Amino acid sequence: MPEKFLKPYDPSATEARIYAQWEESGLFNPDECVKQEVAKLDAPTYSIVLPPPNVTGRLHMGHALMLAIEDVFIRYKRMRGFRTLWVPGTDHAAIATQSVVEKQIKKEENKNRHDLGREELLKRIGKFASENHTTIVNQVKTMGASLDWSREAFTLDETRTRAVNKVFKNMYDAGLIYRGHRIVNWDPKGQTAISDDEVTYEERHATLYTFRYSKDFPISIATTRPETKVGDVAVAVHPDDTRYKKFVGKEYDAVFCDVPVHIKIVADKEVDPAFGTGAVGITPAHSQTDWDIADRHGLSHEVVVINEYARMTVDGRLKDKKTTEAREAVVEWLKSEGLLEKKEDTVQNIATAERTGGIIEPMPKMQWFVDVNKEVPMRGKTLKELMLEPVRSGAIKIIPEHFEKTYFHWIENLRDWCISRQIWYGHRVPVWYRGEEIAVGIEPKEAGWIQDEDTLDTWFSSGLWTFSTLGWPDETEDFKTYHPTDLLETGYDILFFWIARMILMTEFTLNTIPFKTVYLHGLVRDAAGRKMSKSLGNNMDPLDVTAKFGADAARMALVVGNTPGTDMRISEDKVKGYKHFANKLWNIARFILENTANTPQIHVGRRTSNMDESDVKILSELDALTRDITTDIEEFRIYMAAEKLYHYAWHELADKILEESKSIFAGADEAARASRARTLMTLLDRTLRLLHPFMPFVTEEIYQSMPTKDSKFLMVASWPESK
RNA sequence: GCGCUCCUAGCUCAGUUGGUCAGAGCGUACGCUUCACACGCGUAAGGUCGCAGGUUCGAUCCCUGCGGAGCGCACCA
Repeated sequence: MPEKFLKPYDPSATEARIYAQWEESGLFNPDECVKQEVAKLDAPTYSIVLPPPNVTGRLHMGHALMLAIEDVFIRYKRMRGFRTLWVPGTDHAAIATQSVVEKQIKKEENKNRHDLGREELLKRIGKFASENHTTIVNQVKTMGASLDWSREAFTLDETRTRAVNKVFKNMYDAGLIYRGHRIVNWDPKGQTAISDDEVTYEERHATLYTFRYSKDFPISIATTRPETKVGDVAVAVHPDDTRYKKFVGKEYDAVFCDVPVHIKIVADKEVDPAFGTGAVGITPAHSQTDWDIADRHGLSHEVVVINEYARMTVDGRLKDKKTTEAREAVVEWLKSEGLLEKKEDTVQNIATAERTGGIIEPMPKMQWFVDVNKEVPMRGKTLKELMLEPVRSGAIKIIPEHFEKTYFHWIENLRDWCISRQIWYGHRVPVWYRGEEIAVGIEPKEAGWIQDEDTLDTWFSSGLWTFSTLGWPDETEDFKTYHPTDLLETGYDILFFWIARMILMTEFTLNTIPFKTVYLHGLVRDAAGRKMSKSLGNNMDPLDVTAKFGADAARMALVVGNTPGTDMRISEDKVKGYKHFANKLWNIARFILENTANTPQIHVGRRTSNMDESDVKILSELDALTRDITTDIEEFRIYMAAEKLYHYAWHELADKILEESKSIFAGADEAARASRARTLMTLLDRTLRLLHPFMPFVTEEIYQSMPTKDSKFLMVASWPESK
């Protein structure tokens, strides 16, 4: 028996060494598997693209969970002989990354992006991104993830940029991308427009003020934002509201807080007669709802009263004031004029930018949009419908299934997607202008063309990820072989951001699905059930956890009992438990190797007629377990497969079978001894194979000392077939 | 407002198409220097499966209502 078994299992001494051996073997690459004849040239394929971690920082436990789950499926399929490809990559994460670097520069040098200029800022961000990339890759490797590093991609690299420009052009030519002056979610802090999905709502207390524009104005209105009323063009009431019916259609002039306003009374069914006074002041330029109402009644959108820095643009006492200051000033003015009628506390949802925390200021801007309601040429369907269809038909299966309803619900409420951003880090909008001329997709060779200043929403490039990583737009072998991918595994929190966009982009571009199954994992929370965050200081660094307990332990702790779509809690205690389990396996191996060392000619798994009755039973139970585990993995119940294996190894194999073997080995019955020795060797060999996808390191390390070893690495050994 | 999920042992959670499913891990208590392992071994305590109805021969699992927790869209101006 090898000497290493005389000491307790030491993951830190083992894992890095084994990963290096795997990497060196080249067997993470399916082409190499074929070359080395561990996979057949015509074997079926299995592919996953890694959801690219953002280069904003280091990995967190959520990433560790993602890596653990995906590696389970990848290793399982690889052992089953599939040509298995797992493509690594990272995401430039435009806004997220730029805002982190900008904050850092502001803090350290007290400079903003304009002080540095576009070129210098991009240089700084590039450096930051590349440093994080190095850290991330190391963290990923530490987790044991068997990714094919020879195919690594970056959302902002040359190939991916070509894909972005090509898709942009195709969508533009199809009339699905348009440039329009529309109301957008403007983030004054990040100085950019953002999409509806990047807005998060926070509940805050506010004051609802009831007042009139002037003494002669016939109707009182209520609002939490009096300062916007200088931009009003109408008052809307419900068509059936008898209180106001007689005013509908009339127009009034007033001077509101030094600003002349012209107000028309309109009737609109969107107005809730029960709220406030039942009359709404309409500010088309600074509210999406008001913009829509204005559209319906032919009112102007042009009265803009707030600028990009959330300051007032009107003349008079409000000029240049921040909106919050202007609010107070308006209230003061209302009081002094005797126009304020009521002041009450209310709770409202305030829109904030998820990346910068800035309070969203809706305002009209010229931006690029993807039209989700326009028919796609040659398809006879809108992008919305193309997103719905594959999920509805079952071509794409979402696990857990109930997220399909959430997905449908989101699509129903979907508006056009604002894809241009006024930040510098990211894919520059591939549009060039020369006077009235416009060129899309490729930069014209002649002089005088100027490229659009804006960049694209980071999710535009992520949406192409399943095929851009495989070399598209080139007709590569990889693309032909591995697309559509088999599994997309990610957190449910980016179902809309990412999964929906991938379906949209792939359906439009390739007329096919990006993946067959979506496996959604939940959030990883701390032991108290709180979200892990920097501000709470309850972050767990996967590197610390693996250093302390080993990657195998971390993986098991993350996988066992973690049902898809459900948040989980993790604590060091849980991880510690699986470190003990790795050691338990080590000792099981030691016992078996020790007790079978002198048994000649072990034919693993081969049943002979002189096999002991008890061994026949044990082996048939092992077959049942093998079937069970295989089915569980095939049906995506890896949380259960992992738990069953843990239970089997510890409480069946160790507690019962090994214990009862002691007396057999101490006995005089030589046939029984030989029979049991063969059986134990079979059990160990089989257990290692079944556990390998979950705990790759310790199983590989033991396998390397197994007399039953029939492959260079357990990683490419065959998955046990049950009889 | 529309929609989704959850409420099972002290804690965290399983329970895969209704019938040995009342479970696991951790924790707790007591006892073990047993020659694979103290990163261990053995034994034990314990829950009317949120509440109330219904369907069924039979429900933790299906239906309805109620209560509590969380989440996603939309949004009240």
